[in-house]
Amino acid sequence: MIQPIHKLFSQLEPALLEQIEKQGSIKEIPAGEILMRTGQYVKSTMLVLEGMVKIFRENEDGNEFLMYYLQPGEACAITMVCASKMEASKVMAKTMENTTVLMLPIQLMDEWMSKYKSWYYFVLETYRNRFEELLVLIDQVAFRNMDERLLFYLERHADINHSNSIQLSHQQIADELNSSREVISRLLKKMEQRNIVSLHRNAIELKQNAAVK
Amino acid sequence: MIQPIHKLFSQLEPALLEQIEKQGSIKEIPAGEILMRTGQYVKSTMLVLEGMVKIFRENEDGNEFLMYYLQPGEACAITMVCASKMEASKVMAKTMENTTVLMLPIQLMDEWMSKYKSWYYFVLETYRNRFEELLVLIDQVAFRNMDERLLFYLERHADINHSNSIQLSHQQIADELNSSREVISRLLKKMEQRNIVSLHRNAIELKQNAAVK
DNA sequence: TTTTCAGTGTAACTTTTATCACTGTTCGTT
DNA sequence: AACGAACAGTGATAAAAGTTACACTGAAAA
Repeated sequence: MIQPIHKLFSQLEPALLEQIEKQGSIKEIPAGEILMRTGQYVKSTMLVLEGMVKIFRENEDGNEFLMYYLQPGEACAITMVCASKMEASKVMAKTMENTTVLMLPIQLMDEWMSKYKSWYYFVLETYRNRFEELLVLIDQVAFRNMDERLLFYLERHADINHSNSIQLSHQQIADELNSSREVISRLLKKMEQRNIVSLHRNAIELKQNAAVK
Repeated sequence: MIQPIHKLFSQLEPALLEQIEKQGSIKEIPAGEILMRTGQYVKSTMLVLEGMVKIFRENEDGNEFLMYYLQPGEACAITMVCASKMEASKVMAKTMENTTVLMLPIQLMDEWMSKYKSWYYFVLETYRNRFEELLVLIDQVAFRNMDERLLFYLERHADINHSNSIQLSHQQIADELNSSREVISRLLKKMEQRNIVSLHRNAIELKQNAAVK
């Protein structure tokens, strides 16, 4: 069940939480839907209340590249950046499960920055945390081969979902790593031979190695 | 000659500029020196007054990967993130030319956030601008082959230095793109044949195509 | 039950990138 | 002038990744 806002965002001061409850609009999005497109004009930022959101970078050919996950209690730094600059969204956001988000109009965001200290701390923390995630992502694509990137992807997925069973098709994984299905299938087979995973239809079991930190 | 601080950072309010002049310490670093190492404890942030700084991400094998440039009037978002979290630096910074920076202790940074509105706007803008640069960088490594990445690298270098003449060895370019000298040499030869560049010892001339926006 | 189809396995081949080896050139120093 | 060091060019080969093609399987739909 959905957690109350003051539990999810306990770092925010009561007066602000009250404002959020009053001014924010709740939106429920079914699993697998796009809730923000690249190029779409960003009029509001969102706080995730329940479910899970994936943030992607897209190229002109429609390929998508997974950047990071948004969990309950988190906000998306990149859409905040876009919103504050009154720009079109530079990323695409898709729900993984049925998801509830709270939408906040940008003018409120700005107003609250000076009004509520806990809000500006929250925004700064959001920026900082996403920065660190992007650094790790850049390491992956700059320094790692696909086999290592695949393992990183699987471990992150398992970590986020608190489960060593990864319910994704090889095609989905290939898309999010910007690779191809055959490559992922082959690498997974090798990982199975090395006893890192076991493979099933629509599911990959990550065996207890370095998984789920 | 070095520009006065109030010219370089004209968006900052006079009272803050006064504080910066009083509390900041000027540091001059010769060309080609490392002014911040990965893992080094970050006790201060820096504003670039003169010269040029490159920010790199490093891996455990000592390979370096160019993230972005810092020009006069700019600050490094990532060292700000590290500093504010009291963490070791996650990046390495190297001067390209003789460079003058102004060092500001972290406690001042924090204090000024609430005291000077123009400071917090500056910090937020710094975060936002670097975010956008990282997105472009991720596009490059996620979606592009080395030939396109090389052209992007050369154009960015030309742009930053306001010159179509790029004074770098193939080895240096290879290092910063995390590739190898032979690959870069071959790709450059192809680009020369396609009349995109002309090659000289220690210099690459970018011909007038899409270069220097 | 049969059909259909998404998901998977895998061989063959190509392209891209990396590595190794060697050559030649330029430039500064002795 | 001779030497050495850094820089550049290039062929051969290998490794990594992408592409094409096709076969098989299991689960759901008809």
